[in-house]
Amino acid sequence: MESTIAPPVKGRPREFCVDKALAEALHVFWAKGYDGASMTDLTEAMGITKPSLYAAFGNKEALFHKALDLYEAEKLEYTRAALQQPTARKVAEYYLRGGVDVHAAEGEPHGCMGLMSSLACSPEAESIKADVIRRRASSQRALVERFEQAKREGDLPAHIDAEGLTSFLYAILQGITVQAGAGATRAELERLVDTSLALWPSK
Amino acid sequence: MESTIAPPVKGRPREFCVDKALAEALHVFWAKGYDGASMTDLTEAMGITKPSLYAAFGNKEALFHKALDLYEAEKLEYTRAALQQPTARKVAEYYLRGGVDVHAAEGEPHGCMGLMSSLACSPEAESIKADVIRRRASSQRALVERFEQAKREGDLPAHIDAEGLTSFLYAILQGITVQAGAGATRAELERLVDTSLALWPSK
DNA sequence: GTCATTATATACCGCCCGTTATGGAAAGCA
DNA sequence: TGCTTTCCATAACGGGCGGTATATAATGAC
Repeated sequence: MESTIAPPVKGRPREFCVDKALAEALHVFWAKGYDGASMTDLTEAMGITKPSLYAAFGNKEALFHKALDLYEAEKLEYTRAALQQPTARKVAEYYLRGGVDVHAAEGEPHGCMGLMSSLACSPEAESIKADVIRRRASSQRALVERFEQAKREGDLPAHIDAEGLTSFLYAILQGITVQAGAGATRAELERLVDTSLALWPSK
Repeated sequence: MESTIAPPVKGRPREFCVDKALAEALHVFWAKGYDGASMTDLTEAMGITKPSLYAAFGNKEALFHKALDLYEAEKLEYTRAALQQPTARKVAEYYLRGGVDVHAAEGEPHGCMGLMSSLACSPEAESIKADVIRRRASSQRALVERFEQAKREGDLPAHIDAEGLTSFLYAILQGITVQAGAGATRAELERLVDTSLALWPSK
């Protein structure tokens, strides 16, 4: 999964690895949010200077979008795996337990990078918020379709509102990331997940 | 409910109403979050100058704490009324419908002021985050006790985990405020509430 | 009228923000 | 050896931040 296609042969070679620098930037954005992450925070974590950052990534906003791509590809991969679970209940369980694993992991920032960066953002970060909302809507659409399929396949009662159930599942996931960011322990989050699954509709 | 006890008789009289200015500050903090609200935003909305603000409220942080007091007293009053509902289900319904009413009201900022100000905050705003978390924990404790009471009174099954159920209810409420802030319509939020209540445990 | 006290208005402080201009260093090519 | 190209390092830019010093205006007390 190399992002560089053809290495430029002319000129002074780059002295840092773009992918590693982006991974460091991801951690900073994840821990502090878009507005909270300063260029100094980013360059220090990435181990490069500001002109190098601008030459390699464009600007702070472009860097964030690339970091968000990486976040979705690496950290939110479980949301795609969840959709392939055999029943709606298992989809939900995969979603919630995956959410706890990722957003309350030891050695990583607690909370959701997208939510942190989009909930309260400065006027110049409106495009960040719009990007996060667009990606979230896309993910929710896939979940609605998965629950419609579950209704056709009979593992979800026919009277269930697939969109309402998707909003519901997403709300719990958002609550998990909020409470994780506020310092909730893993055990507390697992009790929340267990309670949620105990209430999940069954045929 | 006058906050001024004894009006100072000496010196030049104040030319603005402290309570009205605080209400305006509340709206700014609510719409933009603590970090996102600049002193210029605040003074312009309050109709006063910076020295007047500092003389009357101390500094930005003290102003926020007072605005949060007002927010809890006026906007979150429904959470106290909810605890007095006769059954656990009605407590939950009051909580969720009240949350939609307050956090997706027309003419007011959408989303939760506390959550916006505490989820992603700068290092100097850590005390803000700690205050919000402390208040939230206090509110959750009351909810746990209310659900324990419901178990004793028999309108909640005995096997229910009151703390898990409280985290669960709070997660949905947090999801409501997040989705309201992201632009969800009132109808969408009401479907989320209806779905949540349909799954609520019954005796 | 004079004084002490409090509020207002203007201008300013040092600091950090995201971004960029400038000059030199390291590579391939001729 | 130039020449071009690309990258690195330093330092600076204009602007906004939270907070404040200074001077003036408006009141009650005497």
